[in-house]
Amino acid sequence: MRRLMKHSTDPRIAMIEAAIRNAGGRVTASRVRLLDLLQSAREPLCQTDIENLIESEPLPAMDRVTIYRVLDWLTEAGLAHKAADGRGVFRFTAAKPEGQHEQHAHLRCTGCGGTFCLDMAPPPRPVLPRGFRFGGMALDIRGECPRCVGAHA
Amino acid sequence: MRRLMKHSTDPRIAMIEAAIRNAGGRVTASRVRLLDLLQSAREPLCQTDIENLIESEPLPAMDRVTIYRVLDWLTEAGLAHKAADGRGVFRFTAAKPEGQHEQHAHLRCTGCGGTFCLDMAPPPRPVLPRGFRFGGMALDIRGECPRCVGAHA
DNA sequence: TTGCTTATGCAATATGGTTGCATTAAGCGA
DNA sequence: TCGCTTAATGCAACCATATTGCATAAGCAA
Repeated sequence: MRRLMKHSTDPRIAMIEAAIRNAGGRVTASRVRLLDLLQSAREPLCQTDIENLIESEPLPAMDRVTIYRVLDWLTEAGLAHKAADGRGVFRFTAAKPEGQHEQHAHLRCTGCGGTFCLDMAPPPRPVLPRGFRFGGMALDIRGECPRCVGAHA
Repeated sequence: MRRLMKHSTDPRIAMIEAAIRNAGGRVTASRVRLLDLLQSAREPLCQTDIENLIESEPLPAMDRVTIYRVLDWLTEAGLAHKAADGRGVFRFTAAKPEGQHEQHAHLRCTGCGGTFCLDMAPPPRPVLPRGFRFGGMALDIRGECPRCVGAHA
């Protein structure tokens, strides 16, 4: 008997499946799992973070390359965002449902490398020189988190 | 006969030498050369860019690792800034003389990967949550440059 | 000029990102 | 439900960039 990838009963997962299908891709366990992971994450995750998380789960393992390609696909499909952090590694975040262009600021701690999301009014959309097309923006703020400030006090 | 590293007569180079000495480091040909290079550059350079530039000059070659370490030292000493670009590679810029925190915006083209400096009023300095220390900020804007916009029209 | 200490070159390694190819499975139509 | 087509996955390389260890060379203070 062959098992077919059918719709989940969990509404949260069903949403994810719909999003993937809607993006024109096949609904696979890997994609659902990773998008779910990204949506549940509190902060942007890099591939290594994700590998570790996957490995720590009781579910079947996933190959490095598969994770890489799924992340790539999610990004391409607009379901996730990919951006290099201050350390030069790519971090991924789940895309917000709609419109909400990720116009919020991140503070990156120069001490521990951690990323913190700030609640602040997004800067106004810039006026670009003629010919340029706007794609999105991110305000990157450097500084130190309370823990690191305290560490070398 | 041993040659001593003496002061340059070129005022530009003399300034660089002074800055290095002032930062508590030894004045070496490598450091002077790289800082000079960064100061003359119109845009942030990555290590590979720098290696190529160095190689194309008639002056003696420099080892990759030396370049790496000099850049590292310049950054540490506050004479240069290091930041990861959208592709995840580190790019270096000469630090501005004083105070002028690099509060200007960059547009990174998602097509060709090029970086363009924008002339726009820097966003106001953010109010950070209690305990955080502000270190600097950069507004990163994504989009496409005229050439790339035209390419897939 | 000497000698202590820092900086450099060379070799090697680590880490993250990427591609090619054979195999597996999603999902469509019968 | 079955078979088929095509997309997705796993595995094994490979590449680029970043980084470290150690012996040698060079800055510069005495």
